[in-house]
Amino acid sequence: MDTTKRARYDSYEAPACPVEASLELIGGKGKGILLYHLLEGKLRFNELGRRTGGMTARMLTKQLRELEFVGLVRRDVYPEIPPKVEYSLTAAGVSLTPLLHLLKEWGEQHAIELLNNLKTPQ
Amino acid sequence: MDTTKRARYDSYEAPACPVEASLELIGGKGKGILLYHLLEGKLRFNELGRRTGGMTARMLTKQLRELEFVGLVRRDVYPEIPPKVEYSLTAAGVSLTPLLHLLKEWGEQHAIELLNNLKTPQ
DNA sequence: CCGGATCCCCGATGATACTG
DNA sequence: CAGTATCATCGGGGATCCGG
Repeated sequence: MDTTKRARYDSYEAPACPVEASLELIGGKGKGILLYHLLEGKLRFNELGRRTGGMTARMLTKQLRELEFVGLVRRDVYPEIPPKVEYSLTAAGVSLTPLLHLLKEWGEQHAIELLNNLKTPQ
Repeated sequence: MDTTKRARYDSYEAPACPVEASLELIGGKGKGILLYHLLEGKLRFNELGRRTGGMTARMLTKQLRELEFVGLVRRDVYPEIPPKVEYSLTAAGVSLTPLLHLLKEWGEQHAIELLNNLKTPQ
């Protein structure tokens, strides 16, 4: 069974608000970086791991499986020794391009600063 | 103390990736809808509650406090009987306008459909 | 009207070890 | 290389009741 993929979407009610629906799909932990790096093209599992720094293999697998399950990411397995698995964006995933760029831009211009100022409040 | 506001930001390490930083700020449960409705202008607590449907008062308070704490939302209290509290966007909050509209657009065009197709897979 | 305080459960996540 | 299995933890979030 593919309960691993479904996991967090079992007995799940889609939000009526489109803004929430979008955030539901791309807002998971680490999904932002993963999608952003996949804009470059196909990437292998460990390569994605390297680019996301502190993500454990377990989390990496989980987030990628969820992205695959909702239809934003494609997973291609090459039955070789050693194994080779490539991840890439589906058409729906590619349609995220402007959104991901805007998220990056706003992050650079506002988010990073807002988060850093939390340490020295008032 | 304002530990209530800080809560989820205590012992918190800001993400290096700007995309993740943005999602960290606006990706919380219900934050998307809240920010989106606040684009219209000042709104009172119960009015926000009505617009967000299934959100409990507790969650509403929590999310609004976090948005206030990071500097995206301003909270104005009018010491009256009965109490009156108005929420509005700060300058940083207003700077989210294009991002929120894009999130809504992508949600309408892709996210809603992707989420609905999860019920009838394969 | 706008919350605060408490109790409590369960899923999300980390650490670690193992495998085809 | 690309994961899986298992254990343990921890905090998010619902339910409920209380207060100015």
